[in-house]
Amino acid sequence: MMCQLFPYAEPVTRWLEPEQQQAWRAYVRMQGELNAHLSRQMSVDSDISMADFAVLVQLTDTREERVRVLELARSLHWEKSRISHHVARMEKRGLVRRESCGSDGRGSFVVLTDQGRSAIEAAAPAHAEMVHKLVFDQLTASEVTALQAISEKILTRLTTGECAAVVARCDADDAMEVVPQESGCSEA
Amino acid sequence: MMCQLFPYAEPVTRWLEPEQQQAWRAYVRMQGELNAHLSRQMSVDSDISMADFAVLVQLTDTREERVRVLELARSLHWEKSRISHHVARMEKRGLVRRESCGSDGRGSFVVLTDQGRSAIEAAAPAHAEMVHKLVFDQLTASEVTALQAISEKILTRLTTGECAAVVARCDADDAMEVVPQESGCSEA
DNA sequence: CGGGAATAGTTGACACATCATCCACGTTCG
DNA sequence: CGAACGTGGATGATGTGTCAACTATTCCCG
Repeated sequence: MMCQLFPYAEPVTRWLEPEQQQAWRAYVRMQGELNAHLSRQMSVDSDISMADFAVLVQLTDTREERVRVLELARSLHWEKSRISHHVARMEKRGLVRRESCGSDGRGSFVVLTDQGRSAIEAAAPAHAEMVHKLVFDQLTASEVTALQAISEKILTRLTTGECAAVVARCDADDAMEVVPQESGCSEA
Repeated sequence: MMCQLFPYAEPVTRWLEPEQQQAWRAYVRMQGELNAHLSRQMSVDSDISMADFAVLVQLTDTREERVRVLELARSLHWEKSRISHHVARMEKRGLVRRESCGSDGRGSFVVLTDQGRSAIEAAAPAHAEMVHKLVFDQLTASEVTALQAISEKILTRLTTGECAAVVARCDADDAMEVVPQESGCSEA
C-alpha cells in the first residue's frame, strides 16, 4: 500500500546484482588482506609501519628533507591531528625531529633524521619486492591498465561534488546548511 | 666490485615501472579513500561501524541468528582476539549477546539481539546505495569483470604458499612446517 | 584413569585513528 | 591600535586492531 503515493518514501533499495556482489566481495577481501599482509611484512622486517613509511616517503621526496606539518597532511590526505599524533610517536622513536618555523610562529617543520633515512632505505626494497610479488606478478599488462582506470574513476567520484563536500564541512559549526562548494577549498 | 661473486648479496631491487607506479598509487589512494568514505557514511547515518556491520551480516546470514565465535573469526578472516574485543564492545551497546555453548564448555555463541537486527536493517540500504554510487555506477561491465579477476588473482597469491604460511604460523612455535588443513573445522 | 597437547575464548598492554577542543599566532578591517 | 576571525598545530578522550600471555575445557594416548 501507498506505493506510488510516496515514491520518495520508498526508494526501493538498489541491492547489488550477483556479478556485482561477487566482484565487490572479492575486492573487499583482497584489499583487506593485501593491506594486512603489506603492513605486517613491513613491521616485521623493518620495524616501521606503513604509516611511518608513507611519512618518510614524503620527507625523502623533498630536497631539504623537511616539510611543514600541514603540507604533510595534504599530500597524504590525512587529518592534521593524525599527522600530529603520528609525528609525535615517530619523534619518540627517533625517526623524525620537529623544528620550529621562523617565518611563521605557528608552524613547525618535520625533519628527517639519519635514523629515519636508514629506516626507509632499509624498508623500501623489501616493500617494492612484495608489491611486485603480490600484485604485479599476478596481473597482465591490460589488467594493470584496468586497475588504474578503475581506481581513477572511483577516485574521481570520491573527490567530486557531494562526497568532497562532506569531507570539507569540517569545523563549520554554525553553518546551518552545507554549501557544496566545489572549488576554492584546498588550494589556498 | 664483487658483483657476480655474490649474486645473492645484491639482488638489485625490483622497483616499480612507471605504469606500475601510477596504477599502484591510484589503487592505494582509491582504496584508502573509499574505505574512509564508506566507514564514515555508515557511522554517521546508522551509528554502527563497518566492523559492526560485517559481524551483523554474518549473524543474519545464519538461521538461528547465532554463531560460534571462532566461526565468526574464520568467515570474517579476523583474529580471534579481535572478534572477542569487538563482540564485547557490541554487547555493551546491545547489538549482540553472548550465550554459553552447552555441548562444548569452552565455546560460546554470539547471538543477534532485536536491536542488532534493526541496526543492520537500517544500515544496509544506504550502504548498498553508496556502493552503487561510488563504485558500480562508475564502471563498465567489463571493468567490473576485470576488478573481480584482479582481486581474485591477488587473493589467490595471498592465500597460497608462503603468504598463507606466514599467516598460519600463529602459535605454532616449534611446528617446523604448517599443514594447510582445508576442512573438518567448523561443524562440531 | 592420568597427564600432556590442542582448542576456544578472554584479557591487558600497546599502537593507531578520530573527534572535539584548545591555544598561539597571523590577518583583516574598523 | 585592537577586536574578530582564520590558520597551524597540539592534546586528551575514546574506539578499535594486534600481539602476547593466560584460563578453562576437551582430546588423545598410553
